[in-house]
Amino acid sequence: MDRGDGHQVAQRTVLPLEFYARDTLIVARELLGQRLVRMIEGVRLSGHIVEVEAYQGEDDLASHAARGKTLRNAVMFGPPGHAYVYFTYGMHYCLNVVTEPEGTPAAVLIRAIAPIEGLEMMRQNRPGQPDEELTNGPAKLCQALRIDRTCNGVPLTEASGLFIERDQMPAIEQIATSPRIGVRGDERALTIPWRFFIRDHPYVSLKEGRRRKPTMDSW
DNA sequence: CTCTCGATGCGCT
DNA sequence: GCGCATCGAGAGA
Repeated sequence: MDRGDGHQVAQRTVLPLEFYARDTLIVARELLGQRLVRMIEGVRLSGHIVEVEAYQGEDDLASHAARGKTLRNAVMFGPPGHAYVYFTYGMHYCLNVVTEPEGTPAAVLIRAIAPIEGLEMMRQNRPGQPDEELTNGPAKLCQALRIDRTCNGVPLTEASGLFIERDQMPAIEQIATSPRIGVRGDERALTIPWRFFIRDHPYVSLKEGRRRKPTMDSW
């Protein structure tokens, strides 16, 4: 078994749904280094999670749940450990994992992974892209792993073909934070450091030291 | 390398 | 209509 990284011998564990039923910021941090797995036609596509963002709370104006429950964001209000996949900009999908107890709308956006297994199929899913561009963004990784609207609402279990395995947690000093990318809202939404990523990792969506558009100084 | 801008579907005001 | 938790092509430096 495990022809992936070749190193791990011990059996891997799928994160149980209870893992997600906790404070969103804790879950977000602890997801770094874990292995996102997608089964396609019997093939394992996977990668280490290297960048996430937390969307939590009633007063988080950057959250899709900020203005109450709708058909689109209903999954965020549902049970933890399920996938919230939304469609945006007319062509892109993004993957979230729902956190907190049912009824509390919160989720963690998976923004980037570093490929481990299934590189060949990922390249087919994103033709013309160099390996470094396969999964270094929320919509890119969805394309590479063939995550679309059919995944919305599914539980993160082996049975669904979309789940997360316990893998390696990065050292604390390897974890960096910043404001979230591309969000709108009030001052708080724009500045609160709810983006977590692995420092200096080549698959993080924005290079460190580089700044974003008209945003403000923060990290 | 950096920045700007258009693509393109759909949920919401 | 408007605007979006984005991406990539193209232009310029």
